[in-house]
Amino acid sequence: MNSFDKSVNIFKALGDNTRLKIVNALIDNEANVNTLVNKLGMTQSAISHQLKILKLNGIIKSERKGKEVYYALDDAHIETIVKTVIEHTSHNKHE
Amino acid sequence: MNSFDKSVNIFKALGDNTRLKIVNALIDNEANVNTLVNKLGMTQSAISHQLKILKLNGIIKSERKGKEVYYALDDAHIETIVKTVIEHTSHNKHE
DNA sequence: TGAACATATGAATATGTGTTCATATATTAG
DNA sequence: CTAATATATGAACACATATTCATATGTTCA
Repeated sequence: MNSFDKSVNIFKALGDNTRLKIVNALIDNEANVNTLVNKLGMTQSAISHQLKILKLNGIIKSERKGKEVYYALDDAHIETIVKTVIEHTSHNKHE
Repeated sequence: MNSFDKSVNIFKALGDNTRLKIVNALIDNEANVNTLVNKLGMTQSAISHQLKILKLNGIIKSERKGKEVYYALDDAHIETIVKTVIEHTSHNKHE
């Protein structure tokens, strides 16, 4: 997969309410699945499915610690990207 | 709409092959619809529909010049965002 | 005004996708 | 090994969405 197609997939992965919330939550700290379930108030299944998509696209990584699996951003670049966009939308004239 | 929701929409808007190609083409120069149609090799209708989505999300702006309508990036921030992601995917270990 | 050109748009369709439900897998404690 | 806990996953369904087709709107020029 070339760089352009990977970029489309990254944007696509971040372009979902649930997934961007997950990524946003992981900017501050790593977290296990149950923590994310409680923080987002969604079912465990829904969160797991979305975590998988984020991981497949190289946005997050996972590490098992005993019974729990902890997720974290895969790369500091992701934080830059997300923060750039959120900053962009913060002081914006548009709508 | 709050900053977070706007961010989701920006990612969603950029997370499509056709739309990211359009945005990519507009990084270098503004362009009218027909130029984009030829450059992307898609129907005029398809391009127009996607241009509308990009515009609604504040990613591009338009200006009519005679019979033609020229599109350009709405904001330099967009270029930064897209370039950051493309750069991220360029030198990446993932997959 | 009418023809030609450029762009926009609504409806329809096909495909993609997020969530739920049920269940499987993995790990630890007893 | 068994029960309990944590997470993953496949199937199904409902909903979103990208493209096509037909047609409308807008602009210029004769």
